[in-house]
Amino acid sequence: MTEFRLLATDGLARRGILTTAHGPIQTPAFMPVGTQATVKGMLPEQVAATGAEIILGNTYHLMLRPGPDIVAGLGGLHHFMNWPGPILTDSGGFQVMSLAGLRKLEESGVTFRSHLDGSSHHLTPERSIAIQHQLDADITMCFDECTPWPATETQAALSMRLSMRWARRCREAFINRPGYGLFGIVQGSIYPMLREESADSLLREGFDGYAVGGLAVGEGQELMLKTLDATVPMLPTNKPRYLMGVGRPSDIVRAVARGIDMFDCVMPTRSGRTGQGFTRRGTINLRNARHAADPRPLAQDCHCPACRSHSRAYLHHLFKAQEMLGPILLTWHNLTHFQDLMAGLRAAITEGQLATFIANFERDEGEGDIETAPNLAPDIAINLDASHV
RNA sequence: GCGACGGUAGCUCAGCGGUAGAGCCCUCGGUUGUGGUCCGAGUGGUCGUGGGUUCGAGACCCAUCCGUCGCC
Repeated sequence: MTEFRLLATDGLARRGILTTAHGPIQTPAFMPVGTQATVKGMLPEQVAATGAEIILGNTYHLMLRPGPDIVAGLGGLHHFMNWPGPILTDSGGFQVMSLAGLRKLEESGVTFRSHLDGSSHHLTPERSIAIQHQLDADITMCFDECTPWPATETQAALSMRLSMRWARRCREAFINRPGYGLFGIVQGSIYPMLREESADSLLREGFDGYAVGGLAVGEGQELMLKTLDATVPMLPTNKPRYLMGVGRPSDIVRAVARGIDMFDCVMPTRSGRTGQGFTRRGTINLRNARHAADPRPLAQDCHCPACRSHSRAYLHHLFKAQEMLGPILLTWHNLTHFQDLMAGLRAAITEGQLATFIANFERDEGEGDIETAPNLAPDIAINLDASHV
């Protein structure tokens, strides 16, 4: 059992605390993705310094390498990777979709052909839960099928009902311990009737939290938000709600306004590795030639090391030269940016100012990046140059 | 000096009689429970130079320049 306490609400948005065996999580929360027992390019203490309180691991990837026995033998995922805080593990359900070409789906479970060595691995609801126990996940996710997009209503219903049968098996296989929770996952694609049926089905079993899965898979933000509008009200108010795999800052802000408490997404980390930086005014591609001589920091008001100590020109150079410090610095910045956004959302909900916060957020994003250094006085420009030589 | 091989996009090269191509680079776009990926679009060439043969030459012939290697 994990414990969830609501501290404040503002409209449908909620401010809460989720307490786990390895510590509390302030919600709404963004969880950086650390698939292979690492948030790529970041030391655990650096991840924590960005404000993250919980990270993700992945059952499928850790099952293949290094294997659950090795992780368990080294004291679980927390000890293995030296992340003392809470960890949520994805069950492998996303890989049922993303690795569709490498697996066979049956009622009992899914047989994967390893992308590493071609070996065969049968993942069932029971085995996924057992592995997540071995990993010592604070939050275990039900093994499901992330329904691909697009899906007809018939396909979505078959997929969702399979996930619901699996959810029951996960519930039975999960060993209840204080501070450890099991989350169910609502499926049903974009069809409100199926989402309702799925939520009902999960509520009968009873979970420590409820995830909304199968979104942000190509349907677009408008359909995703419509689906949330139809789904979130069917979930209990006294348990956390987790929108899986989402998203961009604007997705997160709008989902928080609809009552979502938890998010995870590869966006800040993957984008950080490929040169896309997030700012209040939208994204900036640091590989673009226009940054080659720009002395300004990526974001003027950001407190991360990339913005405090380095110019856009330097970050641009690192990416063009394929130096590893580029992805490290930009991942650091992006994670900081996402965590700052979450802190802002939490404060706004507490103060009952979410509408104002969102209005400001959308105004800033609408302005876009400023193309050239804005009317710097010569002496200020020189100072900026000097600080980056 | 002689001989062989080579000179086609910024780079590495394919094309050897019929509308000049690929990969990389470069300029951009995409990436939503992560295979450090991957996908997509675009810029870019008087085919070393000068003649010739041919309806048509990057390709065949002659000359010439440059490069690499080998031999005197």
